[in-house]
Amino acid sequence: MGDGPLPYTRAPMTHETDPTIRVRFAPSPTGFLHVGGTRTALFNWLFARHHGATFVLRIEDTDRDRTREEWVDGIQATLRWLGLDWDEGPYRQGDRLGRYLDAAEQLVASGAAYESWLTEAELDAERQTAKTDGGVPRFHERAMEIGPGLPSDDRSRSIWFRTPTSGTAEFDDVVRGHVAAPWDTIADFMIVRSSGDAVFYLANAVDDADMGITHVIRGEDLLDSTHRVLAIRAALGHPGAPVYAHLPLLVGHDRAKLSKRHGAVAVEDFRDAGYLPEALVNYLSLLGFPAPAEGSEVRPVTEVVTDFDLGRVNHSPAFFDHDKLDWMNGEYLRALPVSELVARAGCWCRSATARGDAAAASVDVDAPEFAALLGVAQKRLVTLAEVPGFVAFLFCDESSFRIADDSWDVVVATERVTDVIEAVIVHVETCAWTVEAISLQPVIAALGLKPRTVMSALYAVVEGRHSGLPLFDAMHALGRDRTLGRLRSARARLG
RNA sequence: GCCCCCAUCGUCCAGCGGCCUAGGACACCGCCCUUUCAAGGCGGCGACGGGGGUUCGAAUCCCCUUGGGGGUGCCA
Repeated sequence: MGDGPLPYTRAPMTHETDPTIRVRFAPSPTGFLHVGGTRTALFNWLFARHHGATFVLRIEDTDRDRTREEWVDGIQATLRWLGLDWDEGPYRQGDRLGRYLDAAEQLVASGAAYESWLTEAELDAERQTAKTDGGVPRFHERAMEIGPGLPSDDRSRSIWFRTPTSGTAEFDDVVRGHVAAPWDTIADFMIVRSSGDAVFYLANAVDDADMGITHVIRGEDLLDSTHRVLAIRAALGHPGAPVYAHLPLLVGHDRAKLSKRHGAVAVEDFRDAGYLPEALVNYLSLLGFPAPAEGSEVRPVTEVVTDFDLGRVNHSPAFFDHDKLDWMNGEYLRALPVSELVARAGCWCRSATARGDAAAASVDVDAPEFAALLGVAQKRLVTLAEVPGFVAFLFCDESSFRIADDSWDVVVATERVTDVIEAVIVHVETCAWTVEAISLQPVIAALGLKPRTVMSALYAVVEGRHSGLPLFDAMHALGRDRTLGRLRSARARLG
């Protein structure tokens, strides 16, 4: 294909509702769904919902060795947890091998592809030669020397697509604009493995055509592969092509493509760490897509759907910033009605218990005190995972209650601490048992002290750590007897 | 090596030739509020990688350069 009119150019896309639009998210089930893939899924979903289009889920499991059913299930569960519902699928490429093989044979018959019995060592040698010559590997000639026909030794057959040796590979990308590369820089590539399985390029081309995909929205790491997929599609005789939109990559601290080695990137890890799905979705929607000029970055996904426009997607890679995600999660936690927060936190604690989290296991999420404490814990939470730490002082029997060492140090270092504790004991013995009546400011003032100089010690004595939930709420939840017990035992420990 | 993509505060975005002495958010720092810690309020620090053009005028357009990333796999 030479110069001239762009073979894959499409009309500008519409932003009106169009039910004929079909997009797909096509993850490879070789691991947990991670945040990069999730951002791709999200943008496909946003685009689909914005246009009233169909969102297809397709599992690209052409690599049998690395595919595991638990990943296939896990990816779907994670998408559901995030609220990214799909309209069709999941289709499995593993179920469609026959289609790919038929297509491959068609390509061989037409001369667009060729069969090869070359060994990996021979392929490597060809690549080395090509590199030395400053060119790109073409295996056809060598392949013909060995084949066609079944050789006598233990060679096995693979099928290769023969790329053009001149002309320009090109297409128009909604976010990148016109993308072009000389064909003589693109090597022949395998479309059917010696195992008989289809390779990504082939399966991708066939499926997008068969499934009537109109818009392909995916990561920029797939940008170069587009030329190959489009070439297969053209050679197969499929008219037209989808509109392509390549999203900027998500990167880690080193600006390299986000991956496992950058730490927790699996969405399930974020769920287990106490992040809310709506916060994660909201945060991800900010990476590569602008927030409204006026108004908040924190907004319901329905608003993002209304706003969404592929043409406004950014071009440059985005750093996945855990700090900003933390802030976002806190925003969502604070915005929750307390009853909802109690439900979510309770749910999180129960699932944490199943994972063997002792701190979460000790929390009685049905206790009325739990709900009362969450009301004051709410604006202090960054994640649900911090809940057990805040309420642990309440859900332990007195014999196992412990004051953290560094917090006891604070107690010991506090000015006139025994006077303070004794005065507080006297007050607690007799005051009315309401949060307001427990208030200790008058007690401390009566000693001629400023609250801020002694409060930390009291937090430590009652809650086990010198910084925690508001003390009077904590004491109220604990009850008069347990509170007195802790105050007296601290007094005794001080000697 | 070759091909492709990208380039505004530390980070994520705004800016699409004059409204820019470059705006917002996160982070950071300070102050206020305050029973600790938070939350909240107020303020501060902080960027157009470099060089050429084009233009009356460039963060915005073009070229080069530098830097970063991606691809080049019997991974997708």
